[in-house]
Amino acid sequence: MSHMDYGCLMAVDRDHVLRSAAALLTRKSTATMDEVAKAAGISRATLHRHFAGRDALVRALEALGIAECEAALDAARLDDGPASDAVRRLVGAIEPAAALLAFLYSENQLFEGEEQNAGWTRIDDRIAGLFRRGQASGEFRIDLTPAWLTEALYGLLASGAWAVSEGRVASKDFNYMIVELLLGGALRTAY
Amino acid sequence: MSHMDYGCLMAVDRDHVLRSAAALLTRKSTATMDEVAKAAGISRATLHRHFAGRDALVRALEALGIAECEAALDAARLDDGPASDAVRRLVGAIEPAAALLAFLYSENQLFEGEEQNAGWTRIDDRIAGLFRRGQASGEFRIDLTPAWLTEALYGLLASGAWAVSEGRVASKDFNYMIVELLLGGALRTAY
DNA sequence: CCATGATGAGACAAAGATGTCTCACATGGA
DNA sequence: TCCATGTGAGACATCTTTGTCTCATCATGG
Repeated sequence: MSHMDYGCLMAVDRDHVLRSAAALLTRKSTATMDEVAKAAGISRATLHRHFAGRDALVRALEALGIAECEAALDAARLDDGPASDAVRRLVGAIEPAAALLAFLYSENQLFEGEEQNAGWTRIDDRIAGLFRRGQASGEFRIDLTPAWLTEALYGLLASGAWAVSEGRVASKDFNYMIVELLLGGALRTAY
Repeated sequence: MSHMDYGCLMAVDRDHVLRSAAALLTRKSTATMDEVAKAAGISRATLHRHFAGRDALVRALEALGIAECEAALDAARLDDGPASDAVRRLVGAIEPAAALLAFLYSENQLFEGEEQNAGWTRIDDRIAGLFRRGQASGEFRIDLTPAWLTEALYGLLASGAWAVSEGRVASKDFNYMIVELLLGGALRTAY
């Protein structure tokens, strides 16, 4: 049936286009629709057939980022075991999406008044909940608010993604650097 | 002499325009020249008389950011006393410029191939040098590279500035939150 | 009072991006 | 083979932003 082919084809292509766009916009957030199309190996006309406009594309990327974040949160099993281990699992699970997250994170800064996607609120809550759990169990210090720890995690993920993309940090160290700084800080502690 | 008046007037206005532009672009990085002009309380024509174009404006903002960073670095006396105290002084001194830094930090991400202003390299080196000093003195752990600690400091400053501007973190906590997370991390350590 | 110079308002063209449209082509199934 | 459908190429108008220009106004100092 043509309808089935249509559905499958669109789905596959849409995902491919989306990931190409993410890869490009991550590096050059002001890229043109034409550049996005070329990066995906399609024409601008076809790009417009998949996404009504630039806004629709960015919103689709946001939905993708949210979905990947939720998947990472699920995979990290935030409620299991020590909170610090959950943080390690979370950073590991979220690493593949870090560049996309960095793009969306800085993109969100310029939606001044606009209401942000409710998906982010949910994600924020889950991450903040993890830090709160760690505080309640005595693992984490209580003088740093869960909201700030969440924000700091986003900032470190973005910094890490950028540092890796510019060669200032080795890709293989991404996980370690972020987790160790977030959990342990720069100070050398006496064991 | 008209030349003296001209010079003084231009200098004063230029600084005022620059700071208005920084305040606006910090919140809305895609603001129009017209919006920048209105924010500064001048007309677009006058804005163009001060800065040849948008590029010139951004480059002037970059120069301002670099100058404020260098001033903060000087004021923090990075070579005096324990490195951790120097970090505290640095964050305190750089706080007023944090929002501008956040704007320039994310702005720099989209100059893909372009060579970045040499001033940043110098600043990076001074900050990395501070972390290196802390490592040499045994204060800081040596498994986190100075380059990463520098990058992380930028990321936390940006996150902190954004979190404050969106009301997620109280302005008075900015300094404490950043310094404590950067130095001590989230883990509760036994004293 | 007058002249100089900065300013604001607005017109104007140029450039870039976007969204829409048409048409030719190719591929894959009936 | 024939038809349908997705695609690429490109034309096209539109919109936004930008940079430049002119002209009237206003303030300041001589």
